[in-house]
Amino acid sequence: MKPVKQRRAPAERPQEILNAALAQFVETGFAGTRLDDVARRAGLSKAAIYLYFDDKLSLFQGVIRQAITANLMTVETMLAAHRGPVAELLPRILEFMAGRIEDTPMASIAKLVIAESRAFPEIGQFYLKEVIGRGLPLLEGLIARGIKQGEFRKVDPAMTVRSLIGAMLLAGLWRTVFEPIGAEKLDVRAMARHHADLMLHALRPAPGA
Amino acid sequence: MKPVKQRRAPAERPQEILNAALAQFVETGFAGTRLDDVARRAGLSKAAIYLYFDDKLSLFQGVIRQAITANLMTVETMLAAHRGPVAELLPRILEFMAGRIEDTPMASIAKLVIAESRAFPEIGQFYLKEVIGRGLPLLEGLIARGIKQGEFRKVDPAMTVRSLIGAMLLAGLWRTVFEPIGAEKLDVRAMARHHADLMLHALRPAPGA
DNA sequence: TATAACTAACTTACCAGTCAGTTAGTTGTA
DNA sequence: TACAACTAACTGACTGGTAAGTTAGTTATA
Repeated sequence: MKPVKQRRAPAERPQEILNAALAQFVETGFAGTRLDDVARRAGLSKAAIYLYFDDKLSLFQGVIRQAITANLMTVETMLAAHRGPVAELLPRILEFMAGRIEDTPMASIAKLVIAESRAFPEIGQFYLKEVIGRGLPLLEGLIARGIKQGEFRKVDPAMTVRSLIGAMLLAGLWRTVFEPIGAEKLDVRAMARHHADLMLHALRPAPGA
Repeated sequence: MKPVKQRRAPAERPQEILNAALAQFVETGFAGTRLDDVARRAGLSKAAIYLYFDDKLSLFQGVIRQAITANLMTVETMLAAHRGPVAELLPRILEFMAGRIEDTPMASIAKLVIAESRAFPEIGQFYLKEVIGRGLPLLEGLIARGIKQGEFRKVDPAMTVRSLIGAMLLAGLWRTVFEPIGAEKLDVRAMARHHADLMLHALRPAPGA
């Protein structure tokens, strides 16, 4: 007697496959991921994947695309909403990022992009355009505003943003690259707070100004 | 009439293979690298590689091992030698790193490690132990010294070092990941200088202290 | 000529992508 | 309501290409 196979809603199939693929790509990278594994994770056969995606690369692009766009709008609205002093917003942004790093696969996605963008430039270009190209100007504007409002001393906003982001990049890579292979745990939120403190001190106008 | 093949000194063969492999791994990653390509680059047949290395992974490890150890002792002696104020040394260290990022494959190696350490934990662990495990304490000691000498305010040295390094990590990844796919050039040395300026301001003792 | 250095050609394993066939469920008709 | 005709969703088994690793034999030099 065969078990009755309950057919699931096919509308959810692409999403189920994307979820399974995200998990697998994060674990084993692009080349190391077998579509059979993705299929097993999603509770399907490999052939079924090809009903929803053209090929392995399309699936990969779908995974990246979705993971990126999911994380994006939140920051933008967050910044747009705030009107008070920039010095208050900066720590909040860093803490927000820390939360994303600790609680979502954002950092794993970034790692994946870093790892595979040489082989698949479209992936890297997409990330460059959609994440970096949108995020950096936003933060640069924020720094510039702080300078104009007299909260910060005169610094190069573009460079400053990179100093701001660098620490969080390091935190994200620490979590996804080194912790899984035995490195001691890094408290990302604590680091975000500490980094915010450093940055605010770094940007304080000169005492004699 | 065949051209006379002048046989080269076999003692140099492992190094030649390592060089060829480094170039190839940097270009195409671990999985994407064919030993036939490495062989052609080194002016040999694939089979000859197996006379000097056990397998592809050993070769990869050899490449990483060599590239890492080459870059390490310099920093250590540099720090050990210096006895003056830490505030002078900090910018020099960042500039040194910037030089390495711009002029050596160090950043590409780091990228490779990031990309492949999930699949080959030994690689990541080696890097963790030999580079991070030696570099971080060195820098932490430096910050701690600056605090003790009254040059810096009281901050957590471990966290501070991560803020210090983060920006250079970002710079290195920018160069190796995003510039090759069309991102605008980043002046790593200028960024090192700017970051040093920020960090020194961030560490300045409170005005009323 | 002995042997170290080397190679061409091969074997093996793997996996993306395909396809003929199956099963679960729906629709049309009486 | 019954059941035949149909379709969407899916699968197992296969193919073709690729590349790691091996081996039997060749070439250069002491």
